[in-house]
Amino acid sequence: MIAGPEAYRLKFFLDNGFTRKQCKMCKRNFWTLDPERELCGDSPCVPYSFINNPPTKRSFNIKEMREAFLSFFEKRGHTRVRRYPVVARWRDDIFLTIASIACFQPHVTSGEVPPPFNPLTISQPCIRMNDLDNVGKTGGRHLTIFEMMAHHAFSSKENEVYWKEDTVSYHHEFLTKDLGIPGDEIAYIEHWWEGGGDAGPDLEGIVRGLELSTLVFMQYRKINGAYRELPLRIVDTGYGLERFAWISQGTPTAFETIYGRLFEDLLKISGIERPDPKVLAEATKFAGMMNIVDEGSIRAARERVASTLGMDPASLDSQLKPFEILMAILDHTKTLAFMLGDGIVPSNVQAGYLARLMIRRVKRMMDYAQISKPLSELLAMQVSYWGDQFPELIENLDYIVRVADLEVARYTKTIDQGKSLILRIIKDPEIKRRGALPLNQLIQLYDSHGLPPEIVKAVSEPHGIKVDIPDTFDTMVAELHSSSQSSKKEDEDILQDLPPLPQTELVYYYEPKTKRLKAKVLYSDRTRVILDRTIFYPEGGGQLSDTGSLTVDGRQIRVINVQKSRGIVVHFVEEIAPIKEGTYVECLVDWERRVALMRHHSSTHILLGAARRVLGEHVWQEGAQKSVEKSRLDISHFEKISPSQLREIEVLANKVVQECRPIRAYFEDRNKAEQRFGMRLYQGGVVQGPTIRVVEVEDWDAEACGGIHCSNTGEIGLIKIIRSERIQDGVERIEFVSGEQAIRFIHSQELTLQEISRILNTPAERVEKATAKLMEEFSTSKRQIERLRKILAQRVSTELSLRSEKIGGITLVKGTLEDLSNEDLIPIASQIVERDHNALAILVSKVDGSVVCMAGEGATGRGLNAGKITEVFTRSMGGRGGGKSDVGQGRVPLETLDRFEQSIQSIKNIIEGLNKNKSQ
RNA sequence: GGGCCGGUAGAUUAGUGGCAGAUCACCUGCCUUGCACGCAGGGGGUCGUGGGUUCAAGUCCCACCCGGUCCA
Repeated sequence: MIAGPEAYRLKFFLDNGFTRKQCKMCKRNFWTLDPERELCGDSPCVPYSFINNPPTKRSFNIKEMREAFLSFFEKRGHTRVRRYPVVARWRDDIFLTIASIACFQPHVTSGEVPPPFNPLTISQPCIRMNDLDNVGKTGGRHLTIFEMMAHHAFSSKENEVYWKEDTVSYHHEFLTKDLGIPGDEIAYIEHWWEGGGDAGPDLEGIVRGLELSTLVFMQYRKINGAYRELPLRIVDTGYGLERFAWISQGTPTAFETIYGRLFEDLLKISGIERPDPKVLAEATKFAGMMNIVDEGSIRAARERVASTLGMDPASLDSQLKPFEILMAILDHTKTLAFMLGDGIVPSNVQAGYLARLMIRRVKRMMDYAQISKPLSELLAMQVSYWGDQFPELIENLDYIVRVADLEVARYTKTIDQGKSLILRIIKDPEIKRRGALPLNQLIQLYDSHGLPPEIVKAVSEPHGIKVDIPDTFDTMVAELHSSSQSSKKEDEDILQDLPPLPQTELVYYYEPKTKRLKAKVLYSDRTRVILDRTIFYPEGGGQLSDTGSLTVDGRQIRVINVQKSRGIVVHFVEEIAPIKEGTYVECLVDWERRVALMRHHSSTHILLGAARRVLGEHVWQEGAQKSVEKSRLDISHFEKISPSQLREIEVLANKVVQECRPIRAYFEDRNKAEQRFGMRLYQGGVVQGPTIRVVEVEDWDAEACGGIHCSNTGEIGLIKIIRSERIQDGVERIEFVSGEQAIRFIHSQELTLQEISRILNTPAERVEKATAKLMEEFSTSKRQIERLRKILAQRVSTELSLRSEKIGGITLVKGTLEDLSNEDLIPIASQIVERDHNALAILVSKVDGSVVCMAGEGATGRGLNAGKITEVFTRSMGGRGGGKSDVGQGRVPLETLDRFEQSIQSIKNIIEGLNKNKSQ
């Protein structure tokens, strides 16, 4: 959809002498004060003209520009809002905050929740990974992390705040009055915006070739290709802070403006030389004109710059390339400082994976630029550079440094191991013969072992193995994964075939201690009962449902499961004859179960608070499950929780239990709760609605949670951690038990110990020592046995050899052995054939009937096959066996041992047959 | 959330269902007054765990544990 021209024909434009024009190059329509203007003013139609020539009345650094913007809007009735984290934990559709409006999606933009202030202004750090490859190559047009300054207004029919006119008027006033940009230099391009399912017309503010801002008027929701009016009309603006500061300074690239002294420091550290500013300025101008950034367009731009400057393209490239890498490093390290600073734990899934991707990418770049300083040090430099504007980064510096070091170590290890893997693979004779690495190997090395093809190439080619990297490599990897896509289970609708019913009154929320309740039946079939109100807690938030009974006319019906959907609670019961509507029943909750569940649930909150205090602020709940017997809490953390940390968490949690802190559960306005407790509220995941239920353990933890809790931590009694495990990279699981279950657990531990102590015949306190000694003895005994076996083998083999029989050139050594089993026979047979290469040894154990047959080199040389012989022999004894030419093993039933000599005779026949064939 | 790869001696690892090996490190002796490369000998393994198939499993099947890695 494209809006008609009336969508952009603003009174503001008409009153102030703007005219609407169409760009001669790109054919887009735009509004301008300059009647002579023919081009829209955006690149690539027009090259950058602000470099060394800023249009503003003075230069602003990042901090000054941000302040100028926010205070401008503050003075005009907007409330300044603190920035949100760069990790979008309140969203389940995106991992990172990609725009200022993302902070208010989906609840505010859908109209469900009012905005915290209206109108508001914010400068929101945003991270976008989609332009990664372009960062550094376009002089600063592409950044992974940037701040989106914005003013937002949310208007509804009842509450009109402001719309297009005021938005553009504010924009124009800010640019012209506060920044001093001449009005006739600002162009407004008409454009249509769509994002995240929302859509609307927008105007792009362009100055001297640079798009500075986007003024979006969100008013449609796109559903199945059709546009429907949104309940709200939302002013969604985005002013690129970095671009504003850049244009005001007119530096050759945006990076000088953004990073100031940090830029100089990194130049020094890397020893990379700054290209001639003229060259740089020229390169940036042309980079700005590239529509699509790829190898081809970069090369073309380079060639043009080179010819403009009268330079050789190759030397221009060698001057610019390291510098571009440096700029990308600046960008990526800032991104990482924010990602880690906001508590992302690197991992192999979700947002954590993006952090890992960044770390590995920037590490490769640092290697290229030969920066020997650790990554963590560059991050620390970023933190100190941005610290005055983002003090929370300084607070989390320890974590940032620690995790960066850890991740780099992991990466280095992966690469090192990978290199030796490559060397092993290319030793393969088939690959050696072809002199090239097959493509599937290359893909597998990347997919399974994380080895980028460039590294494979660099390692293989010195060994004469060619590696072809196809252009479509990334696509091929992607295809590997596309085959089996998500198999999301559709939730069954528990309300299927039901008549429309009112929402159930949730009595358990305000009377959590009520065990009995009279309620009216609104609906019933053979397995489902719906009441007007209930004290049964339905499954949700990781807490299992209550069970219990419903009593009707003295008849008790078991409630086996309770679920909630669209505000209606469904009691699943053992099959019954449906109860008549309007009948009153008495609900009775299985109280023991409920108490166990409550204790476990409250414990989860307490443990989370304890884990956060022991391990750090990056700890978030990744999942939880509370059952009657035990519970588990999954938290984000970057390494295995050590036993001592685990104990510390346990001690701290139990301290909270002993302190008998009140646990309060209450409904609260979403914005108020967020202001009071921050994003920490959303531990359990995305929560819907304008009011949320807050569960607060006094001065310890507060979470948005729908579960039922103890009213006091003391009711839990005891929290005992059972174990912890790593369920995936970056996520640790803590299993624990509370209350009665905790006592039971300790009892069972005790019983185990008592049992061990009984078996070892040692007092419990000395079990440790006794076990260690036992293991020691076990180990020496094993060695002893091996030694004795050798001696035994020596003796027995000699003995048996004395009774050997010569058949042709073969020495047949046979025997049934008492008290010896398979493991003993092997060395004996081995001895025999070692001593006499023409020997064939057949040994049978009288203990377990196992058969070992070995043939010496000479014997096999004559065509004797120990495996075959074993097969024949064991078969004739009624057993089974087989093997290779030099060794065979098998087993025969003990009852048939008296047929031994008989069976040996058939072996003799084979040997003789062999000789006959030979002599013929 | 969906895949893929791997787990064998302290480290790096080989191993067709049939006697668990190599290299480095370690120990002892010799040689050489020593500088990753001298020689000989030696110690060190619950083959991740638990089931199953089999006369026989490091090897095949299943489940679990641990590690790595890619994608969304």
